[in-house]
Amino acid sequence: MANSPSIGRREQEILTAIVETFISTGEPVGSRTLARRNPEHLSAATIRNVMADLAEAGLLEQPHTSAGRVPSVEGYRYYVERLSGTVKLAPEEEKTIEDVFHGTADVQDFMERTSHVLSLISQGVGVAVTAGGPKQGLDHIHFQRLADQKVLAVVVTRGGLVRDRVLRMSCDLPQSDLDLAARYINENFRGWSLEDAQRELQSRLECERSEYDKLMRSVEELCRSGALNSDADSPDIFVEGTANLLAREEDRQRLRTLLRALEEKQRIVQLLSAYLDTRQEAVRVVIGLEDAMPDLSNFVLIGAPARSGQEVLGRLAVIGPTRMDYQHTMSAVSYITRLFDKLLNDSE
Amino acid sequence: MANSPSIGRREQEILTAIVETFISTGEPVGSRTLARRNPEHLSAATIRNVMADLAEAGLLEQPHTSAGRVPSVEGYRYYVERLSGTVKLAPEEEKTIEDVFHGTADVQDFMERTSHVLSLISQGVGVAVTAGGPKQGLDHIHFQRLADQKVLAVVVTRGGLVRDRVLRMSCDLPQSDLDLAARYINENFRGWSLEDAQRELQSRLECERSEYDKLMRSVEELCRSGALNSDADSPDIFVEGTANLLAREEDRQRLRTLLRALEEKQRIVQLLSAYLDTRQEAVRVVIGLEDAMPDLSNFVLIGAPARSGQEVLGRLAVIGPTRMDYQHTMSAVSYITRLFDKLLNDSE
DNA sequence: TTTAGCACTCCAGAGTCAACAGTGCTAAAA
DNA sequence: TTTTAGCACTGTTGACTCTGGAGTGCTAAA
Repeated sequence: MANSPSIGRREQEILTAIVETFISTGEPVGSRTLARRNPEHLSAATIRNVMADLAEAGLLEQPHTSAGRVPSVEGYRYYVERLSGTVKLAPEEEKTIEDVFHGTADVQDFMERTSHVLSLISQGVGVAVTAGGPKQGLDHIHFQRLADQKVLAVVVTRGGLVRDRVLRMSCDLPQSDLDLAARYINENFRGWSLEDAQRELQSRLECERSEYDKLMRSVEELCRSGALNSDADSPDIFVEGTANLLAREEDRQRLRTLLRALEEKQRIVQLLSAYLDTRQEAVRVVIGLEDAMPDLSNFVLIGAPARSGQEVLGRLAVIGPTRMDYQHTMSAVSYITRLFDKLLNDSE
Repeated sequence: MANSPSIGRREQEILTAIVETFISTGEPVGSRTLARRNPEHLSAATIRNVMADLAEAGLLEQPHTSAGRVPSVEGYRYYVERLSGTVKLAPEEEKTIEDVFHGTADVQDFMERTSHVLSLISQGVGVAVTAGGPKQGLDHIHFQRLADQKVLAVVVTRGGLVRDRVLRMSCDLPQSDLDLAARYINENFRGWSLEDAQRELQSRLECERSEYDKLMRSVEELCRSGALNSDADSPDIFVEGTANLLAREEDRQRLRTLLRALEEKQRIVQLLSAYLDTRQEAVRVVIGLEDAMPDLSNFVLIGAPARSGQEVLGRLAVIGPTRMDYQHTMSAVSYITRLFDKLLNDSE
């Protein structure tokens, strides 16, 4: 803020104290209350003066004249900024989390457990998505004939994501043709992104249209039925902990819009990719989601991308009310991302 | 109820009227209000008498002395029972539903859309699960080596359910061995239930322990890693429409327990299989879930199994407050089950 | 058997009031 | 110059009261 110069050490401490008491009690906090539980013994009057300054700087708000102060959105931001250095978790909690992830075999599984853990240890909703999307590198594909004109396509990406999809074909192909087609794709496009593979395949098919052989016809048919599609609906999305929202006293209407938003999987993906982009390393805290989603103002996102080496394989976050334990949630998110990296490097 | 003999035609009509006005208004309904909107012109006094009878029979309740009447759980049951004959849906609504299911390729997909549709057209939560479980008949299995000691197993059941799972092996097998193992299992156990297949395999392995060849060793290793396991966590579970719950005025605490229950996927499966058993044909309405889940008393389940021919491939239901549009929801559930049967028979 | 009338009950909302927590300001103390 | 004590002022909250209205149950008449 422009007024930040006026914020000295004492102001910071008082702001922190206010935010923390407000988070734990939920009531506007007054100078007297603060004076009582304050380490340095400042009188209520002094605190009042500081509070007036902070309010003027836009970091605090006052519900009405004779009430205590409540942190403003800016106030939360300032608080969190000052916090972000200190990140650690109680060892026994680290242990608990680690136990939950014991035996995790693949990314989907990991993400599912992530949303669960996050919902347990935070006051918000645990959200986790796999990266999905057309940018994924192809590891390998397999086709299996299920019934007349129905084929199961199983696509495995480099990152270890598995996606299966039942294709409805316009003609019936025997298993032997499917195997050949799969082999062709695997041999030629291993490591390509799904997007590129599909495009290249398309153009090859067009070029050589004259000299079609049976193999290429199968491949074309499979592509047309969407074997390589990995469009919008494809990422896996895990949401858990919606019940947490009802614990706190909150506006019903707002909770409802949040719940509704969480049910539109599209929007979750948007939200997470909007705020947790690829380059960013650490845990990110976004206070007030109104930029990306106007109806989710006054909610908070604490999240990070899950990467194995350089590649982003998913994103995880907690979405909750402004009144939540930032410190703790940030630590947990951070710890889980580290765990992710570790578990996935161990096993590949 | 024991008192049913005292319930004549007029009583029934008045009960129905009370239930319906209460569902739409949410307020206890009094004799005067009812008298005004009643087709046959009965006076408030007459209605009062009938209401007293119904209350005595346990079908109505009175929040307090000078308030109107509210249907009791028994009252709802009676109301629904009388209703169950008439089931039809507006043609344009049938159309809408059908559109949503357009292009559905597999059971999982169908169930996902089901939960979505149900959440849209009801005032409750749309829930759908695939049948899963160890009883499923095996159609075919495929193994794919992913990395050192990591194998992807894809299992397709008779009903068209696809389940993939990454196995962590204790030794590394080349793809060729995996293919042989898959072929062995497919040739020997096609049509068997997963449970039986696993058991039989187990015993064969034990018998012939002496004359182990490479093939059987692979098979054993795969089985041990859980290739055929299809235990508790395996069914797919789709829940949507939790936001609907917040629309109605309801006790926060109760909503919370419901939300929490819906997040424990175990319990959803239990709930649905408890009430929607295999033999039962039609839509089932359970008013008051307290038998199976004490904490979900006062909620209602309206659901049905989804079958293709004789086999049950999934279950679908709406879970919501007692105050909901029974008629409509029942029709929708019924329509979707018919659609399921149709779509899945078309395509196999 | 149905209806009109009446006394009675209880709730919901409006209004009043006092206690209370908190503020801002001023003047004194450090 | 900074901190603190004191004091007047303000808005909220909960308790209390009161009143109108909706609804009931009962009785007596149609």
